[in-house]
Amino acid sequence: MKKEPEQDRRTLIQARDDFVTQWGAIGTAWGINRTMAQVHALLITTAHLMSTDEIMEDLKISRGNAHKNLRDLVSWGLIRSVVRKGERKEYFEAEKNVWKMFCIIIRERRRRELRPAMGALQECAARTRGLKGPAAAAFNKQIKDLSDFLELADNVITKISRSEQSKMVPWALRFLK
Amino acid sequence: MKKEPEQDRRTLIQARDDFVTQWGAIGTAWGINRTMAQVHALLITTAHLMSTDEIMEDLKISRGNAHKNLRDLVSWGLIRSVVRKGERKEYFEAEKNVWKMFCIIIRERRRRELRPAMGALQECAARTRGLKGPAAAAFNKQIKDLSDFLELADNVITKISRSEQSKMVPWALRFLK
DNA sequence: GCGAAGTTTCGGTAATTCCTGAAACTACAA
DNA sequence: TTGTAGTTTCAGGAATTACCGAAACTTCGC
Repeated sequence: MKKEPEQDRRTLIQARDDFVTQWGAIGTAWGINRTMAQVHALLITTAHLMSTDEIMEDLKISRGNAHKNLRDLVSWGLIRSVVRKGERKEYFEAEKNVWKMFCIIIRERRRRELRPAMGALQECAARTRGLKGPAAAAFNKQIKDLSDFLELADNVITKISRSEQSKMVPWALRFLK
Repeated sequence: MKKEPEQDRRTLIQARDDFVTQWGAIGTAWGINRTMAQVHALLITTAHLMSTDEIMEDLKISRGNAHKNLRDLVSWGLIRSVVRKGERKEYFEAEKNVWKMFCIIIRERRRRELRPAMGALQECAARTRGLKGPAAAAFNKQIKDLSDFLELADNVITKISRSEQSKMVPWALRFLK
């Protein structure tokens, strides 16, 4: 196998490092823990499986921190843990397909953020249904509008997250025309 | 004007209070400052204009806090400040139409979160374009995939946020079938 | 059982974000 | 110009969230 030029190798390492940093910053802006985003960035740009120790080393973070964020990523379904035959060490690999990543993220956010909000709103709407007076009617309508909208959004997200990339992407392109 | 029964009035006040609290919690889950979400909740469920003092009073928060969050909401475009003729006090009112609220939010998040991310990714892709070796090629492709996807999402969001509710909602309903 | 390799938990601390209260500032009317 | 009603800024404290490091725990081979 031909060795790639030293110069390119260094540029690549540098670029990947920058990507990890950037993705961390982006995550922060999106309300995601910086370390979690960085671990994710690391894993989606690495061909080989990575162990906890390797990740700690690369990002210069503690074992506890690495552990927690790896668990969180697993619970989101964005990475998987793999055990190689005959080895006790745990390794990790990321889902790299961007469409799948997207589906996982919207599905999880729906479950964790949208559904609880819908529940709260519905309860609130129920409690004020049938109250007399214009103020009550206006309040109830506003809550119901919100609630209905979230329900519609919920259904759309569910449908999208179950669709195939091969259907949705061309479809989106058509939509844009 | 017929006075609504006392009982109903109390239920309404209670429900609105709960809604404000809930919306604050929901906001927190969505990475939004609790107070900001509460102020917003208050304003979308109030018929009349509200002054800073009234908001401070209702939410039991300091002037500085009320001020900052009102400014932030204005900068998002989710509320407007209104000055009544002949009065120096500033009043606030919220955009109450749910579809418009939604459009404002996605448009702003696009501007504040999506675009910077796209910029960072594009730069990263540009720096590794043309590097030799399989590792570099894989890295570049992964970044490009991400970047392309965000671009598509960006365009879709832009298009949606410019659409009329009367077109998009029926359209969404059809999509769900 | 014992030791080695690895994973998980957790108390304390650091960093960040949010909030208060008061002072500074602005605009206007008398 | 001075007083009044209102808005804005900001230093410091409170609350929350993230992180480290080490100890406790688990698993497995010998």
